[in-house]
Amino acid sequence: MSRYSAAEIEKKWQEAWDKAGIFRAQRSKDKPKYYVLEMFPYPSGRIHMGHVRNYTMGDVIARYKLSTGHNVLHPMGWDAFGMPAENAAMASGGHPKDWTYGNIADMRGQMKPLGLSIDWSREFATCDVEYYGQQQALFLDFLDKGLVYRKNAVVNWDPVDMTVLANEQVIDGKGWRSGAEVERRELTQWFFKISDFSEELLEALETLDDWPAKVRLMQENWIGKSRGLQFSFERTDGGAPIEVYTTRPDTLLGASFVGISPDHPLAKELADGNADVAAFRAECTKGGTTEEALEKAEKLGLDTGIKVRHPLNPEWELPVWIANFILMDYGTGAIFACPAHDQRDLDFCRKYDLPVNDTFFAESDDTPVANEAFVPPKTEKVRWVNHFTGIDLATGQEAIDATIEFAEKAGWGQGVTQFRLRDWGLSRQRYWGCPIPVVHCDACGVVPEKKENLPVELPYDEDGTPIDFSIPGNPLDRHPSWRNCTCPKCGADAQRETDTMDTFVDSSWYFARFTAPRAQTPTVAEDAEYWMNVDQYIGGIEHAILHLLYSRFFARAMQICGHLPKKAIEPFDALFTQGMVTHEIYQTRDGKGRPVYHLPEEVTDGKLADGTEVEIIPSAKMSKSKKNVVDPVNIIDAFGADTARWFVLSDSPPERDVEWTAAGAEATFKHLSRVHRLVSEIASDGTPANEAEDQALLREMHKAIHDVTGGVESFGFNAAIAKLYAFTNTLAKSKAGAEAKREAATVLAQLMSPMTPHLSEELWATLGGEGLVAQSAWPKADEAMLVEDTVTLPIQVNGKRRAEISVPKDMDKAEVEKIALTQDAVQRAMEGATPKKVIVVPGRIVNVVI
RNA sequence: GCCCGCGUGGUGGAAUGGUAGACACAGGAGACUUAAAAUCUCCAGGCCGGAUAGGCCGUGCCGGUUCGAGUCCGGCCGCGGGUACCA
Repeated sequence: MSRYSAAEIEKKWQEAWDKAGIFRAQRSKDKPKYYVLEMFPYPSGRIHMGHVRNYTMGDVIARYKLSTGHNVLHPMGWDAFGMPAENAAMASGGHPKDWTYGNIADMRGQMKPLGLSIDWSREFATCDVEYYGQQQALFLDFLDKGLVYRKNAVVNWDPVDMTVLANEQVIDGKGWRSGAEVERRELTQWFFKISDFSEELLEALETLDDWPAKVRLMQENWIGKSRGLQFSFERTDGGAPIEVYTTRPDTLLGASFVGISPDHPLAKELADGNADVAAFRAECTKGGTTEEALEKAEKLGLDTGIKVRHPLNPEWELPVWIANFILMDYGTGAIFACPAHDQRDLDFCRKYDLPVNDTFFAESDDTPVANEAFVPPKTEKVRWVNHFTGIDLATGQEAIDATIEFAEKAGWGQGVTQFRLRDWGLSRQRYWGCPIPVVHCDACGVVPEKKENLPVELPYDEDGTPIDFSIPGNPLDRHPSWRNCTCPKCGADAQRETDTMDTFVDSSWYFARFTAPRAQTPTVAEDAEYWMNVDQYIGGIEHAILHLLYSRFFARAMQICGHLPKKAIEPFDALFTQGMVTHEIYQTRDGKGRPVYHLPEEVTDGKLADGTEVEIIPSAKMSKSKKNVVDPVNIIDAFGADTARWFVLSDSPPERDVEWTAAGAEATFKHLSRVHRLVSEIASDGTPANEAEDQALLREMHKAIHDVTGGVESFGFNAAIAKLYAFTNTLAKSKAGAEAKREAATVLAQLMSPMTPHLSEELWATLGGEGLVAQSAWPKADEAMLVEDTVTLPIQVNGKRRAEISVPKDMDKAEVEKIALTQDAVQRAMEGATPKKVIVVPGRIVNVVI
């Protein structure tokens, strides 16, 4: 056999798989089904190492399941709507559609050589009109069931470009293109009623046993269930009472002022006749809409002059302030502030010289709060100054419960459960997305498009002229021939909704669509029933909250509308979150001081080709916008797909981030070449059998089966590969007879096949295996071969290793102890002392305590 | 700011609470070769030591639980992800 030529081998076996059609998924009752799915890619134009890592992991699972007798569904598609396509059109002309489909073709071309076991017949892109038309049908069904509604919400507004900006387009509070200070502005937008499902989405987290605990915890915190007290402050001027919600009613006696959001109805009302309030509200609209920006912004307040009465003491009057850190979206948009026990309130009160009233003290310290708030712990007893008994020892939780109970009995407040989770705003003022299928009619108002008129297709050009993306704003707004339509209800002249859907909508049901990708309805009952749920979902940890939560909501909403079976209420049975591939970021500045990024391949020794020094920003998630991406195609071209696949799985544990460095791929190639050579030699070997050597090799073989199987099943791909290295070394050095070696080599080919499918086919064929290794049955470890007769036990003295002994596996404790104590090194370490205790953990360790 | 992770040799990393550093990369020494490449063999956490004798130190920092902690708990520091319009 000639030397290892990846290019030749890979082409040959990919053709063989294609011809045999072994990755085509079809419903069948003969085998258990297995649906493995990796989060589909955004078609940026080039695949990167993160993709290779993600899809190789999925492929290992898919191929493993295939060889354990499963009917596997392993599809691939494209998350194809989104901003980058419009940005590209803005930057260099062209059309988002052409750019996107061009990128899909390029990326498919880069992915195919990886030899993934994908059923490409099911491929689709979310920007295919066949897909988004079905999404519009879903939207109409949701609307019908009351799962979608309209309300006002704030967006980032660029006052120069007169356009809405995504959070990513707001840099240091300024518009990315205009450089203008961004403002917050209200628009009427469409929302999904995900908050109706808060409780259920929270409770069902407990059923997701095969999800990472950290993801469940993040979702739990995101949904943010809290129990608190809702009550009203009476105004001294007789105006409408101010309703507040607090999770710490126990600190009510520490109240210092009542705060309302700048967007609170009262603040709006006051602004009408008061220039100061109006100016303050305007000041509060500065900056972007992200929670991070709001939380980190300087805390600003304005005294309205209004006073309210404390509910526990009507004589006690508190001022009402407007404060920029109070969100209208959470609770009632109004709070009472307790500076002594909340750091943010304390900072605010110190700044504006408002009183600080202590109402909790640590048990052994009654110093009043100075510059650091004392947050009463919920589970530890502290001294509580309260309205009922004066001073009491109570935990924070007891104090909260007692106050709620008191307020309810007295009738001035009630316990209320609140969620942090907000409804999902899906409106985007952009072109490249799924049009929201509704029409605005002067007579009928907002009217859903009729299903028979779907799809509402995006216009490609404007009466023959390609759409111009160089002007800021949504091109659909200035496209009269698309926008003008007739009302589906009354037939009068009307206008289409020009907002498109958030791209998260597209990715919230694609997993269901894969079960019947060409259907004339969103899903087909038999296919969804057969293939759902996704047995193993794999993707980046960066999707821990939004995408996964939205998908969980969609599964419920689709079920309500009859598009998914009941069992699919949680669509992903098992989730694995892979770490990200990170890389340093190389940055320079343009004339206006704005950052300009450079690809790693453009940078040598910290300098660009023209000698300009670049600023090196520490490793972060590879992203196209930061240009810190490495192209895997180079590795595939140089060494082949199997090398890229093996390399990307070895070394790093899959859940951890890996920093990409170029070195190392060549070493992987050398190893695979070595396996290739070794197997060729074994295939033509004629060494006679040797009982002891054969047994030793086969014993190692069964250990390898055991360890590699365990590794593949538990996403320990790096550990599985380490074992394969070790087993290869054992096989190479073995003096066993040819027959045993061939058996071991055949198993090696099988164990490697999920990672290096092409090479494994070649080895399998060389060794005379029948059919394809991809279709061979996964080897089983013989338990009896895994047990060792003797074990090596380390002997510790006071926890320090001093000696080791080799003893029969099941020697009794007393005997082990006796042998351990007679060891020279142990005697020396004991320095003549008598052991107080000897701990013998059978098969593990001996610890002598003196 | 808040929520969630992560931190182990020169490097990637291994280690059900039980011998820290498996496996590999880079490195060093050697064999083969006219030579190189390729391949093969051996060495390798740090410090003391001639040592493959023995000893001390060592898993970001400080403390705790335990016979025993990289692993569990508390508090810090650093880095990363998310933060609702990047996908």
